[in-house]
Amino acid sequence: MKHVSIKDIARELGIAHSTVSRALNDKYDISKATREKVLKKAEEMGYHPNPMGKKLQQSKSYNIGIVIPEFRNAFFPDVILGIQEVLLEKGYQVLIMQSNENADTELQIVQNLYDNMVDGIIISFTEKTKSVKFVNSIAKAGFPIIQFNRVMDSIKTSKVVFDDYTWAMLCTEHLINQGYKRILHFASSQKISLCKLREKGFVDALKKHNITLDKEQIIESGLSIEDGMASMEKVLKSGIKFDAVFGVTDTTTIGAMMVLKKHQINIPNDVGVVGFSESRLSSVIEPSLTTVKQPTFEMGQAAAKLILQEIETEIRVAQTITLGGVFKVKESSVRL
Amino acid sequence: MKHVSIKDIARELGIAHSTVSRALNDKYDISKATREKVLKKAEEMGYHPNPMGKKLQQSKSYNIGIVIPEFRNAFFPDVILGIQEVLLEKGYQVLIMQSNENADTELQIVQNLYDNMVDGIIISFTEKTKSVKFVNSIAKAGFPIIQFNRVMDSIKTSKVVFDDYTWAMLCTEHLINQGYKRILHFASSQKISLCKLREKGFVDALKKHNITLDKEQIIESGLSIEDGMASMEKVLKSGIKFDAVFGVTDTTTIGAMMVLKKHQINIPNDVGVVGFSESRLSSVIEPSLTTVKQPTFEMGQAAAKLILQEIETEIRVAQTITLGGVFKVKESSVRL
DNA sequence: CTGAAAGCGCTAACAC
DNA sequence: GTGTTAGCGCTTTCAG
Repeated sequence: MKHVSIKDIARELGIAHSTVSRALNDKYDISKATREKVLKKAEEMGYHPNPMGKKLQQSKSYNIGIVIPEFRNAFFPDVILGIQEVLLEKGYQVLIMQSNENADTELQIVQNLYDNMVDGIIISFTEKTKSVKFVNSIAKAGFPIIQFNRVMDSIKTSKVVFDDYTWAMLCTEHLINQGYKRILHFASSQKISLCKLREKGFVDALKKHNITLDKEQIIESGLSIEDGMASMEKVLKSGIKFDAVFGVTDTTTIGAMMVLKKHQINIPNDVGVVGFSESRLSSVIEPSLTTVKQPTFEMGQAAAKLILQEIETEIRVAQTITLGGVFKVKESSVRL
Repeated sequence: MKHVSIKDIARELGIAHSTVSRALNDKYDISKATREKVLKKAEEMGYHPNPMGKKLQQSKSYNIGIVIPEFRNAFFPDVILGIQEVLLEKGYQVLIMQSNENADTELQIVQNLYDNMVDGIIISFTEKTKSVKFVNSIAKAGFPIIQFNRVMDSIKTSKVVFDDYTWAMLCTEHLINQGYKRILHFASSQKISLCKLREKGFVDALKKHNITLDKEQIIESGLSIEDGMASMEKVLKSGIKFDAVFGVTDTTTIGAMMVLKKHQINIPNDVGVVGFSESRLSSVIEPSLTTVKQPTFEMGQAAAKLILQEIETEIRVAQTITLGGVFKVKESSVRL
């Protein structure tokens, strides 16, 4: 039941194990004849390389850590699919860790991955992440880190992001064009550039159309359904006037919708709603939610390619790849 | 920028590296004095053990493979959370692979994990998995495999499952008690025992209440929203009479609901609906869906504990752990 | 073109 | 209680 090793093949063939190694790796310094012989024998004996040997020797783990805040929404799983598609192909394995939107857990995970000698880390930060000292220090030391989606401007690494500003503007303008007059924005942490950019897109869209904006129109909410619900309850209680909502993300927005529906406020006639970052919920909820579909899979692929590049070269250029999406007009934002 | 090794500490301290190893691992054959000295020095030098060394030495990867069909629904991610909670604690890392409901991919993944020398595999099978020869052979050879959720009776390993039969019966009886007369069951592959058991629960509940069952009441569907939609369209076209639906899983059921709604059929007044395996969609859809909440996290914990037990001992007993859930009555099954 | 030997970082068996 | 030595499986000089 023992795994057959390179030495077993060598013994069997009466040659040196280094020769076997060369043959298996198809190095130049090998005759066609012996190579064939070795390959055949390896096949015959059911040889499978023991990755641990190679890893130790090269002090490279062929493991990439992925750190995400959650994976209950389809967004991150979809990105991971893209990451894996690229990385598995190249012989890397992927360690998926989730911080559960907890900054301490996140730090712990990153340290743990680093200590376990992953070859690089692909990360999307928590809503609440504050200190990025550790990540910053290893990144500065040249350790391959790629940020995606929820990125930190204060960390200088390559990033893959969505063009949040432009598309948030588009969302807002869509509501304006549909005749909605007073639009609220359900925002989230300004630490995350994605949130900041979507808010800026919202603000600038209003500005562009010469619509005045009161402070109270921007609601500090969060990223979960529950956050959206709580915020909308507060808004209704406070008596703020509005006839449309643009939410920072689908979940927040759906939470808000659920509360509106509970209060018998008609969507889209009384209040128009637009979300961001298409989730499956957006087509199940009624009315279906106008939103922006992000290229999740492509985002993953891009991040994976970036990290491969960093691992395989010494180059650290901190480039940012910005992706666009698809605007999906559904029922929630078009008056009947 | 080199990582400090056990030898570096030894050199620094003028002792043997094996002594350092002993100290670090807190073995008995070590004096308190040297141990402290080593620990202090290690701390000081910023020593972090290189896992690769240990792994090679013990020819153990401390990696566990998890194979799941998909992770776009929250179900599997939740299970994984439970698995990780147990395994990370014990120093194992987890390789999450998804087969995308594709049997070939699944086989490839399992082989790849096996070749990469994971210490064990926790698996939930595809809807379409047919040949399980490979899994069967390694399991028989003593390689640690735990099946969960979608398990195969033909493979003799330990399993963690939900008590599908009992709870499916409960779901069906709930509909009967609500006065629904002709209940359809949207079923899926009989290869997966979970589907078979839910169907059996449905059948036996009717039997128990002396309700006749026509073949046409059991609809061969699938596990996705799209499957549910397609099947319901077919049902409506065929003119089969019914006033209730019990779906094998929430997604299938929600697909069916969406089609019913499209055809202006009122839920729950015209047709009562019950799903299975609570998803977040079930509370977002309108009317909210009566369903069974499964203990996903606990399922993961249980599977992880089982595999640890197999890895750390030579015992292979093929036990089955069966978990219960919570019945969630919502709007879809209670006439107004 | 091939073999011998060293070494990656660690643990463990065996001396002393 | 500590040091010496060997070896896990592999790649990579360095000779020849």
